[in-house]
Amino acid sequence: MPTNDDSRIEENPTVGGDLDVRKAAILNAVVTEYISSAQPVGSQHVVEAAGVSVSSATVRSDMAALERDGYLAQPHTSAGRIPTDKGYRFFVDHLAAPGSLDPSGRQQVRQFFDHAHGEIELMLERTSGLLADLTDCTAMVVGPSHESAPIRSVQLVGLGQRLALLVVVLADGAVQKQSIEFSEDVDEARLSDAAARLAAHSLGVPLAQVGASPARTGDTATDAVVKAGVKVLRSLGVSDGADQLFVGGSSRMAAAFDAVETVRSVLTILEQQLVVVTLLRDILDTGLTVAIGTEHGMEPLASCAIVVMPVSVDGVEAGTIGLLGPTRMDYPLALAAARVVGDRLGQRLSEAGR
Amino acid sequence: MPTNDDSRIEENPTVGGDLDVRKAAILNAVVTEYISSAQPVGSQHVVEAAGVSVSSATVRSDMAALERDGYLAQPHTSAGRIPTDKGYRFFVDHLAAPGSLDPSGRQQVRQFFDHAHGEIELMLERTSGLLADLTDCTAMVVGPSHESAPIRSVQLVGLGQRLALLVVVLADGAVQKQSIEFSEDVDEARLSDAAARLAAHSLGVPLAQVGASPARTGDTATDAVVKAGVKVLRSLGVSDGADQLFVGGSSRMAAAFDAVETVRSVLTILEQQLVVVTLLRDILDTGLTVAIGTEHGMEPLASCAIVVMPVSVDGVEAGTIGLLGPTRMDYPLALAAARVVGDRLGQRLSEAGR
DNA sequence: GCCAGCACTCACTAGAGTGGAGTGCCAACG
DNA sequence: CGTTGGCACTCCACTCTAGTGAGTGCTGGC
Repeated sequence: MPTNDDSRIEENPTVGGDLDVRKAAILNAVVTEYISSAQPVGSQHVVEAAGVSVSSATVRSDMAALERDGYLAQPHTSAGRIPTDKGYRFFVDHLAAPGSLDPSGRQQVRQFFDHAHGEIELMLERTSGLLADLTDCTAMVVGPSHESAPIRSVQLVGLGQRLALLVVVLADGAVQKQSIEFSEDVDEARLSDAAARLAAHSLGVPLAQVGASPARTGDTATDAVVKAGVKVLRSLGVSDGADQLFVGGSSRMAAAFDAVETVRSVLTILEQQLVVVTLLRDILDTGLTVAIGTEHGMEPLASCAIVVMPVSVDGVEAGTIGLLGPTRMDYPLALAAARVVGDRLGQRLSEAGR
Repeated sequence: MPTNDDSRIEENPTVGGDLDVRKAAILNAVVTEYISSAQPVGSQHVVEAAGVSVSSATVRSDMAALERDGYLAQPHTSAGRIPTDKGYRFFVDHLAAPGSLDPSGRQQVRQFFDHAHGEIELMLERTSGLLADLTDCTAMVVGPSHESAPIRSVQLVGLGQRLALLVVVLADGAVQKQSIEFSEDVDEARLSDAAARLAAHSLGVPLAQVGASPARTGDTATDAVVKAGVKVLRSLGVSDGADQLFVGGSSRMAAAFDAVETVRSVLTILEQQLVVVTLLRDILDTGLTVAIGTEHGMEPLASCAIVVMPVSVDGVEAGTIGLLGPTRMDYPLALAAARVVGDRLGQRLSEAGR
């Protein structure tokens, strides 16, 4: 009796090592159907929709098994099934066809990046709008961290007799600024002298690594200015971390849920920049691309799923794209959009930083 | 028979020239009650709540009159009355006691502005959060326009061989930047030479008034850089207008309405910066402080009211504060909060610009 | 292992009945 | 004449009662 791989696969073929092909197909049908209809899916619908050529009774017994194993759930007896988080998880891991943008979407992306130029923050902001349009989800774009970008220019611009603006340009094109108030008047000459010394002290070094003690000049007043400048530079290096978040299409959350309370709590989360940035980072750190339901430990987002995509510039991870939608979001579309936009954004940023 | 003013007032005293005192008191009671309960108000409640010492039957007949005159409306026969937009309008114009922040709110404002420092955008962003916290409304803060602020500094920082960043500092502390790509390599010396010429050409002049044709240098390559710089400067002057909008507490809109569709449409509006900024400007231009319901012609906001407050810096109007809530928002509180925060913000900005 | 058939469950809807908050009207009163 | 107590009426909100239908689980036969 020949025991080659083929025969063994035919004997008991599985998908993802867990479900036999029919169960997988049924799960697929339920998830797909539920994503598009938002209604519990009954066995009859599965028979009609999927490529399953068995009777509804058989589907029912399989669905019962899928429920036992935690892939499906019933809102109440005698209702259809809806996927559980585990069901969605299996779907994105093993079933979802690698989606792609429709031509009009691709067109939109192309146009967008052809016309993108100028200020980076503005571009990121608009990117979040683009993503929201493409996917009908709320989009989050985290700007590149400037942690490692060396300082290219330091300037002190006098705004008043005791007030100056410290302007720092980093190699990646980011500009940081902070006003400094001095305890006594400082004239232009002293400002530019101090700026030059600040530059000598910090040029070519990332903000976070600016040394605490600059060389003395001998002139007490100038030293004071330089000292204040260094202090501000170092403070910029610390606060810098997680600031740049752009959220687009938050109104889509209102369209996704019909419980106004859910909408409120999700919006509340979205207002907290730090929370969102940390959340996206955490998800990426656990090695996920999609976090479904409670997989991230954030209760108010229990009925949401998040798709994350790192944006890499010249091979280095430099930003993050996130898509937030209900757990019954269109995963293939969201993944495709995030990938395409992420890639193009990375290219764009790399051109700008060259 | 003596006919002095007193007697005439006693004969037919009115409020705002339109309603006799009792009707005004009843309207006041209905509005106040409805604002706090969100339920239609019946005649019995009015008798209990207001300082009206007449029977409910009398109140009823007055309410019927108020309805005839368009101040009140009935969701259906045999329900209590709710204020119409006209009713709210009369309330804010003639009835609302000039509200004030509670001590804890005042404390919050004081603390906030004592600790505010540094980057102006960050401060405005946080101000919107503060306002939202104080009023439970969605807050909009429009940053000062930089139209008239003269240029204090122009700098070109090289980021790559053909890429530079133009950084402009204005007298009010605003920083504008834009990357410029050259068609051929430009070395550092040429960049700083061009920057110096750009500065000579534009320093002390607002962005919008930068001349089109800088003086030639003789060096073609430098001229090209200067020309590109001037072009960018002038483009910054144009696009500059309406960019700086900060929206805080948009989740409060979800708490204010129970129809998810309303929430969605309001959020959609809030996502359009230009629309919001124009809206606030329009309201101010028509001389209003409060726009109720359809008074601004913006349909999706028909069930909202907007409180606007100009922020003036040294007597010049420099920004705008807006509060968005349901028409049954707490007007006295919103007005008080907007006024207090607007004043403090103005002071703060004026210190920074001195 | 698959499937037709059957009994059962349960959300959803419609209709009837009820309680209560609120109104409008009216006749009487100071 | 304005005010008031009384009264009939309205209509929402709630409950209760079927009735309906989509969907299930089970069973016995192929």
